[in-house]
Amino acid sequence: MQPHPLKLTIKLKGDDINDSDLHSPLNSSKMGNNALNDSAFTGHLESAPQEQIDVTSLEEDHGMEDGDNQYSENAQNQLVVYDPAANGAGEIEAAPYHTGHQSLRFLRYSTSRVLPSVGAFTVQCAHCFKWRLIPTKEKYEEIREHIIEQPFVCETAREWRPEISCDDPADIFQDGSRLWAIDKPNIAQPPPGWQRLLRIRGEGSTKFADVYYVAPSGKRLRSMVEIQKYLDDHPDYIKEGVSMSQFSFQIPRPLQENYVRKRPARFATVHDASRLGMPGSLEPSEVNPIAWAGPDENIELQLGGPGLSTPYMVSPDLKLVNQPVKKKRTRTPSKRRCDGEPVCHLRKVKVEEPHRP
DNA sequence: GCCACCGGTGGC
DNA sequence: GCCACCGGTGGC
Repeated sequence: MQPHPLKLTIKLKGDDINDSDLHSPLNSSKMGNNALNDSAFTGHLESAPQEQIDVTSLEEDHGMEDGDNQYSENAQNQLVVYDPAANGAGEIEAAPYHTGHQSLRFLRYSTSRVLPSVGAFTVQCAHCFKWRLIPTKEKYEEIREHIIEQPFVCETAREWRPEISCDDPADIFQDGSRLWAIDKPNIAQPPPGWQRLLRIRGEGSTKFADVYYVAPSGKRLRSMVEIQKYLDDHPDYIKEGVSMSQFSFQIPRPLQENYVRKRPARFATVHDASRLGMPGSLEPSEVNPIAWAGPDENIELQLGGPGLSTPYMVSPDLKLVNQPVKKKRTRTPSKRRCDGEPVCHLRKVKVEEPHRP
């Protein structure tokens, strides 16, 4: 039995995606790789007025049929992530996966680079395997928290769609116009007043996404270490019942394998092998210098092929999203951490969002 | 390969 | 000056 994957979908500039997208592995065998028998979900954003538009466009533009669900035979949770700059204003309005303040900033960020954002949350029915859009992030988190013990079924959606049943067509299909990512099941809902933020990184990054927690005070926390320290420093939260078990920094995994750049082999590994006299080990000088010196540029060349002929995995919109990101940073070597010394600090982040009772 | 963590820079 | 984002390390 595989671990319990949940899926996310990321739509990056769907209007630029060409017909080859329809041959994406997303449509075929990959869907069967996640062997689970519970339900899955998809999340939609906090406001979802464009839901019908999305679904319609998916069905009309790509001609997806219910038969595609056969590939999603296992219970999964999914989020759909959109490129906010590539979609209409309505979708941008609908895209505040984060707080309003943050999403606005997010959108403003887009002149030089546009990051994908979570466009929708979806969950798969454990009975009919159709994907159902979840109206809010909060509802999605609620379902995700107990997805293993309480599989999602279409009838669950009657809470917000009273007539829904397995007889209705799926809300969304896993086609090539979106990136889908596998979310993790049974992640606790954030404590009241806290926000769990998922930030999708640009394609070609070494990591797919980051999770942050925003405390009611507005402080943004990036790791369990920071959470622990914050709670230690603010014992009132503990008194209110906040505990470490309510936090998880697990991130979804992109279904598109090449979305995340592979990390080159580490020098220490080769070096150690060589030092230990292991047969077949390489001297550093024998290693492809591409892997050492400039992973960014060289891999970018491989990813950044010509636009329309580019296969789905490296569709032109992804290039658009990521090329600016690839800009080499000029760091002062002396300032870089290179001695392995442990480092730890908390950042102060101002968030203007008012508390939610 | 994946995960956890966090330093540091570019952009605001 | 701040901080969101990405890069990269170490551990497993």
